Parts: sequence; structure tokens; C-alpha cells
Amino acid sequence: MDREPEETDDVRRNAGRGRALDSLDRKILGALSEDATRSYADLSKEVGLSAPAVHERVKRLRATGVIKRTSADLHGPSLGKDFLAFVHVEAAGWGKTEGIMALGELPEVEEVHAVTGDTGLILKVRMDCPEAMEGFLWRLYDMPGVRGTRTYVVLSTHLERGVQAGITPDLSQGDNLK
Amino acid sequence: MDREPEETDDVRRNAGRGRALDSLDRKILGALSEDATRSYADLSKEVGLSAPAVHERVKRLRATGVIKRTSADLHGPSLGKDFLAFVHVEAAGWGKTEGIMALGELPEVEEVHAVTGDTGLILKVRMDCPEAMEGFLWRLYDMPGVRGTRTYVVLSTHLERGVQAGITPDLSQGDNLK
DNA sequence: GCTGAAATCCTCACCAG
DNA sequence: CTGGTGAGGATTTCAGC
Repeated sequence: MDREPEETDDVRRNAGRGRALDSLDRKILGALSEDATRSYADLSKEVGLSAPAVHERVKRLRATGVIKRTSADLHGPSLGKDFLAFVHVEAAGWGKTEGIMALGELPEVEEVHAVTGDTGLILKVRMDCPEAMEGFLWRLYDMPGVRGTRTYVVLSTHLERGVQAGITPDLSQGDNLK
Repeated sequence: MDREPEETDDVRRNAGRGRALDSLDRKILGALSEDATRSYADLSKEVGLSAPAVHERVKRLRATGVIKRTSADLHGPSLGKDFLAFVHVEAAGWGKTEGIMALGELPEVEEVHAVTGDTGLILKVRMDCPEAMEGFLWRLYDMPGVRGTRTYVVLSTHLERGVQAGITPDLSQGDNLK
């Protein structure tokens, strides 16, 4: 379970047309992905840089798209969205047409992925109630190219988080509990 | 802590044991879910309140759990995570056992949902490469109760966002575009 | 990337409705 | 009880090094 993280800093294929991410960048990203409200002064003590240096890095990480955005993660049930489901859409000959884009307009659709296998499209949808789900599926069937759907209703969510920076927890440091 | 909260009956089913959310709360939530770096002064101009009032509401929304946290959304490919997949786990007789909790320890696992249907568990996993996927599936098969898996490899992601506040875009207001 | 200073912002007090 | 006003303190942010 604990493997030595080799210091291979060679960049493979950087989407952001910037420079490779070093260990400090990953440390910053890991911290901000868990709590983006932390101050630069606070982060600076953790990464061993000055506050403006951290700020400069974060600014660069935002500009290059490594940090897509900083968002408040909302609690579905508090907003009346008690109903979460994954919908597998069996679509026939969908290019990346307007149909997919139209799905993004609906606030209940949180994710749209084109996948391999027998389905073609996986949707993550969250709404108020089963009735809303029914209405959504009807609209889905009305779209051209939709041959069928398979819906997996979520009974309980045990984990739901964003992309992990992949930092091994700082066992070597152990410096602060903040 | 210092006051007993009187349970108003008009609260429908509030997960956070707080009060219902009004239109201003939703407006704030909608804005912060898209960009949590905006200042309270900025938000106050949009919702028509003073900055401290907005801050007070946000503080309450955090305390009641409506805002679960504020996080930086990272770009997978920039971190070397080019491989996203949904794994349907056919599990036999899993209570909410340690097996599920163990999955959360793995940084490649982003979501774990118990679902209806023939699968039982849906996992969202993101990693470096197909080889890592293979290793992950092996570890999955080693877990007790895992009878089988079906993996849907994501070819392209067209939408990926958090819980939407569900505000209809303010067409009636039209006060400012920020 | 560091230091220091200025502008902004957060945050708390207190007061009004 | 919720929102407004004003001031103190922290933070962001931009110089120059």
C-alpha cells in the first residue's frame, strides 16, 4: 500500500500547454481540492514557500487550466434534490451533436460521458423526486437517436469527490494539525 | 449550542437541521457553486444585500451543511489522469461493510454509490492508464463478495459539474450581468 | 521566489427595523 | 431575528529586489 513515489518529474502529456507540475504544485493542489478557503499564508507554511509565491503558482495553475474552477460543493438533499440516478443511454449514431449539448442545459444533468460498451452515453442526473425522473426520461426518449435507457437509482452515496491530486498523505512531514 | 432551535413545521425535509432556503440563499448558492472565489462585496451587489449579510448567510449555509465544502476542481489530464471509467460491481451481500470504506482510501476512486438493479454498486474511478485500471480491477476481484464487474470506459466527457442550485436564470431581474 | 507596502476584503462590533 | 453601518485586522496583490 505504501510505495515509494519516484521523483520522475518528466512530463508525459500536459493538457495545459504549460510546464510540468512539481511536487509543490501537487501539494498545493491537494490542499486546495480539499479546502479552497485556506489562505495563501496558511498554505505557504505547509509547502515551505512564501505567500506570494504560492499565490503565483495558484494563479498559474488557474491560467493553465489545471484548476478548472473553484466551486462550492452543495448538498443535494438540502436543496430538495433527494433523487440521484445514473442513466445509460443507448444512442444510435450520435455524433457530438446538439443533442448532447442540449442535455447540459438541464440543471438536473450533472454529468454526460460518452462511453464504450453497449450503452454509448452515461448520464448522472439529480432531481427532486421519482416523478421528475419519469418526466426526464420521457424527454430523453423524445430526442432523436435515443433507442433505449437503463436507469440505476442511487440508494446511498458513500463517496463523492472530485479529481484527487494523488498526493500521498504527508506521513514524512507530520508537521501540523492546523 | 446556546439556543434550542424551535422546529418549525413548514420545514419540509431539511437535511441540515436548519431553516428552509429562500430565493436569496439559492441565488448565493448558484453563484458560489459556479465560482467560489467571488467576494462577498461582489455577491452583495448581485443579490441586493449588504456584504456582511451575505457573509452571514454563507456562514449559516456552511454550518447547516448545505455547502458541504469549497474545493478546487482539478483537471484530470493535467495531473496525468487520462483514464476515466465507471465500474459496476456485482456484489453479494454487502452491507455497508468495511469493503466499501476501503474503496474510499484509494485515490483513484472518486465516487461510490449503492444502486438498484442488477449491479449493486457503481464506482467512478480515474487513473493514469489502462494498466492501472487492470490492477484496480484485480484488487476489486480480491475483495470478498465481489462476484463480477462491468466497466464502462469514458471516451469523452461533455459535462461534469456539481449539484446545481436550480436557479432559473434571472430573466425577470435583469439587473446586472456581473 | 522573497520582502514590504498598499488596496481590498473579511469579520466583528453595535444599531435599526 | 435578520439586515445595515462602520472600524479594525487579516489577506490579497503588486511593486522592487
